[in-house]
Amino acid sequence: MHTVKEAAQITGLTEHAIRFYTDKGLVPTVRRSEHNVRLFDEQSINWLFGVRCLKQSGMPIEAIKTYIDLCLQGDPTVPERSAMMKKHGEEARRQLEEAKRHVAHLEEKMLLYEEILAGKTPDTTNPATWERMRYMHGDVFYASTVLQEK
Amino acid sequence: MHTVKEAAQITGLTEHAIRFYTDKGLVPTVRRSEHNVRLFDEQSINWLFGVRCLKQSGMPIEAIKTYIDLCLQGDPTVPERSAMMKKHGEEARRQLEEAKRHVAHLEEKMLLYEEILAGKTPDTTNPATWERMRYMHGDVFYASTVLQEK
DNA sequence: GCTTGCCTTCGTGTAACACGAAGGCTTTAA
DNA sequence: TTAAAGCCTTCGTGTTACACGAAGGCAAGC
Repeated sequence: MHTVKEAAQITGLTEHAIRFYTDKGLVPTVRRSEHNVRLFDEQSINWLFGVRCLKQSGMPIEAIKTYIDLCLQGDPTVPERSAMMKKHGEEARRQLEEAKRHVAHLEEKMLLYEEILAGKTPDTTNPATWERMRYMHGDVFYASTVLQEK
Repeated sequence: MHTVKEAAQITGLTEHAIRFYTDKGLVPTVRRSEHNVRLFDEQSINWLFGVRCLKQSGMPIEAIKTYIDLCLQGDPTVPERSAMMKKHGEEARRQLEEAKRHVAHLEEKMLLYEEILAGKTPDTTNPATWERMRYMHGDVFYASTVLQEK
């Protein structure tokens, strides 16, 4: 049995957030001690992980609440729950693809900066490089004397 | 030259967001027509893409503003800018890893639901499966008669 | 008996917009 | 020529998912 503090350490959520979630009914298995202290067993911890996953992958709290309420109703709601997870899974995959693109973009930018710091002048004779710099990393060279005009 | 509406279509941002960004100075190359209409050239569109990338990968607007102001100051700020992108790149990679885990988690959940809908009972004699269900997908089977006790 | 840790409610603040209203200027089409 | 469409502004309110602090209370350990 874990307290809020421990649950926070385990899940990486804040105590505030955990109280917030339990109060909203997102952790149906949480219990209280005789002195009103929230007690999380392993199952509750796992609900927390589930909520964290859904939330961090972009599902609004209200939708998470809806999903959890469906879970509590048992088998008859399986089709609906399945549909929800399928839909949200697609959304999460879209976000993952975006995230990959963002990381790639940032990595290119970092490489350019590293080269400049290393004293290298980017190879502007390579049209591909030139295009990339001009169109994707104009910020790196904005107001720059490293890359002379033309 | 593009209007706000066109810029919105090109970048996938809303007109509201674009006005918000330009007003905050996040698109330094944007100009106004003689009648005060925002005009975006290709470079401005690319600033927008850059801002979008930074924002969507979790950088707060204020930090983006700081970065852009450094860009405007030219070469002397290259080390600082480089450091910022390096740090934020790491953050973005962390988020990417998390996103991967979330997608994997959701995919497992979806598979379980699909199997239930297909009439399959999960193989609880396999301890690994059992553990996964019990500890990672308790929600799927909460209040379920599909998976009998024990 | 004091500190520590948990609880509660209250109230305010935050980010990054969303949305609508009101009012004003232009350009274009009927 | 007048009406509609598209851009602009400022104003004001609403939203989400908490963060943070304060005040007050109960319970356990030293």
